[in-house]
Order: sequence, then structure tokens, then C-alpha cells
Amino acid sequence: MDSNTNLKPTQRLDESLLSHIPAFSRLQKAQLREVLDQATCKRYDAGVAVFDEGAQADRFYMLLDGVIEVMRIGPLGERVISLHIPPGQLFGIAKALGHVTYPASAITTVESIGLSWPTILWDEYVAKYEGFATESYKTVGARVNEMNAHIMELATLHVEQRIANALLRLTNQAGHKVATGIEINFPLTRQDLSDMTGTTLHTVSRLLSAWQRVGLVTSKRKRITICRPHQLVELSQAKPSY
DNA sequence: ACATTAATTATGT
DNA sequence: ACATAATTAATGT
Repeated sequence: MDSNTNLKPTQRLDESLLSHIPAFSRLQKAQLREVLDQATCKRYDAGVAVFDEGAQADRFYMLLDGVIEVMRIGPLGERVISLHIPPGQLFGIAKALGHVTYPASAITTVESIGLSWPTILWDEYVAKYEGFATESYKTVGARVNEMNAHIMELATLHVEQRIANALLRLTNQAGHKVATGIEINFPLTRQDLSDMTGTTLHTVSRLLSAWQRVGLVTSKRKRITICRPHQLVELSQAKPSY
């Protein structure tokens, strides 16, 4: 019932869209053309699901523009954001991990544009294109590392440090320089931050307020900019307890 | 050192 | 006007 379903059979997308992303970096121009012709391009409104946890993983995706939150939902509605996908990254690649359904949901945080392919093509690409497998598994590996680091943070660090780390990670992938510092390039609520750090929006709100008072950050609704990245890095480090 | 509850205010459509 | 976001204080574990 919403009008964002303008599925377009990939009309003349340029090969340069793919040539810079790792998984396709080793392909020839003709091969890129072939891959692109099999892709579907779609636009998504902000806040809609690209796919849902548990659904048949019939396609895999690449984000061209926008931001995707990869999240799971607890027994009663509590969101856990496990990952943010910046443009140029593959996501929904359940097939690469041997899954038949998506292990998490992918939600757009802003209006986004994505390419997608039928999952069957994954195996074909792996077999056919030199470097597709190795390169894409590299990025999968990097993502696993990120998540591992995140788990360590959740388990060992204090709330203040976790939130600092979350903000730093976000600035690394979506940071945009502005006059007063580095702004995070997409709408981010306290709720979102708390969902990434396993705390509550209230605690996040209090902390941000405190940091704002000290001039470390500034924030409007859904927009956070870091004024003193260096101080934030310090806060993100665990303090020795003796 | 943090969550929870609840009341209050600000902000975007 | 309405819903969603953010702040703040009080209270609980």
C-alpha cells in the first residue's frame, strides 16, 4: 500500500558502481556488465525493511546509497542493532554462511538504494569469477571481527565506554566533517544508540547531555556531531582499576 | 553503576 | 493536533 515499490529492471547502471567494491574488484568490465544486468535496483524509504529476520534468503544485496541497520528482535520487542551497513557493502549474504533464511532483519535508516541478486547467483559467481569468493569472504571476516570486538565491549566495558565506542565506529563509517566537528551522517536516536550498546535511552540521553555540557559533542534531534574525537577515544578506553 | 518508572518538554509532520 | 524524540528527577537493584 505504499508507493516505494518502484522495482526497476536495472536500466543502464554504470559498471563503476561495482568496480570499486572488493567482491567485484577483480572482474573485467564485460563481467561487471553481466553481473549488473542480473541485478535489480530498488529504492527504499527510510525505516522500511529490506528483508526480515527468518525470511527465506532468496536474494543478496549491495547498498548503493543510504544506511542499513542490521537488527534482531528479542522475545518482547526489544531491538538489538548488531551492525550498520554503509554504502558499497554487501549484506543479506546468508548464503555465504550456509544459511537458508536471513538471521536478522535489515532496516533502512534513511532513504536508500540497493542492488540485489537472486541467491542462486551467489554460487555461480563464486564458481565463475576469480576472486569473488576470496574478496567477499574477506569482508565477511572483517565483519565477524567487528562483531567480536563489539561482544567484548558489551561484556567488559562500562556503559560510558561502550557508547563512546559505538559513536566512534559510526563516525568511522558515516562521519562527515562539519564546522564544529564530525557529524554522523544519518538520523540516530538515543534509542538507537542504546540498542547498539545494550543500555537504555535514558542513560544515553544523560550521557550525551553531560558530554554536551563539556563541549565534547553537540546534538539536535536525531543528529549527533562529535566535537572532540580525541577525548571520545580516551573515554572509550577502559580505565585501569587500580 | 546502572535500570526503571514516570512526568515534562521539545520537535517534526 | 498528533506522534515521536529527548530531558530530567525520583526511586530501585
